[in-house]
Amino acid sequence: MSRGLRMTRQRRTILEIVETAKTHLDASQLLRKARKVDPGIDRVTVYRTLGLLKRHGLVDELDLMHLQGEKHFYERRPERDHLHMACLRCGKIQEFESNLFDRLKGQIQRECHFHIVVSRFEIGGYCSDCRTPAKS
Amino acid sequence: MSRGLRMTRQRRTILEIVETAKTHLDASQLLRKARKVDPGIDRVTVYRTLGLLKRHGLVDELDLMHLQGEKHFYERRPERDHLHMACLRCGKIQEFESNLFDRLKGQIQRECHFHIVVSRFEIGGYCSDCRTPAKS
DNA sequence: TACACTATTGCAACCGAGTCGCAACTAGAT
DNA sequence: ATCTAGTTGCGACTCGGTTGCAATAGTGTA
Repeated sequence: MSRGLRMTRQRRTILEIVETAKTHLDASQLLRKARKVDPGIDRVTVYRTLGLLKRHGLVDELDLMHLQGEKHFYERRPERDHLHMACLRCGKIQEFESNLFDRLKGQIQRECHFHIVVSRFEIGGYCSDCRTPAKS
Repeated sequence: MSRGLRMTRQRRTILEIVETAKTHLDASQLLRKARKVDPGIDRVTVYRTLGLLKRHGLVDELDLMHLQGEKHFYERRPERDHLHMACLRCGKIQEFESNLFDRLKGQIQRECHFHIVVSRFEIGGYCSDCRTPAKS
């Protein structure tokens, strides 16, 4: 982070929290955690910093199938891309890496001449524990 | 649509619009089109009907990488699933079907014992016309 | 180490998508 | 023709996120 960008106390705090988070955090969870370290920090700073980190490819934004309202979740961008499965019954989130996934993205770049910057593959359904087609 | 559900004038209008739409519509575009046919129709009816159609698997909800705010877009659920590519420069949306995509979903169902109900694969990047990595 | 310049912050007001409670209306079965 | 539960429209509301702006604070320079 250079070139006119400043590493402020607030940014350090937010980045640290996202990098070390064990689950997918939304903006308000992130704000709460950040305030434990730096009580004066404001919502807008969290949103602005997340925007910055997104634009620079350091974190990815997830919807997780909007299981819990319209909030967004964040995770540090992983070395190898993965997809997310969200259980519609218990809400559990699983991640999955796959060669087919990597190959599919390769196919898109080649056949569609599309330069992929960010991708999001999210699946809603029933996990192995909750599996039962179930009515709506 | 039976089992306690009623086919009302409003629902017929909304369904008709989604089914015949040539592009991905968001809720307010849909409302505007619906009002040309049935001027008294209300926003909430559109939202409630979209929720119904989603729950019954007749339409799919898309985010299209939140290129244009936080709105959602809708399309009738296709016979064969496809993914969406959104150009970060010109905003064009392309769709793509692929065996690898189908196989990937098959792999997930088998290996993760996850029953897929709905899936969304969206990609942001630069289309063949706009291709140039470009700065943020 | 002090200075200056400008990026960044915090506040408050705002925005837009979507939801809720409720009385009035109506599709569809009897 | 009647009944009634599903549905609509209205208004108020929620909530995630953004904007304008004055005050604050990193960081390069001397």
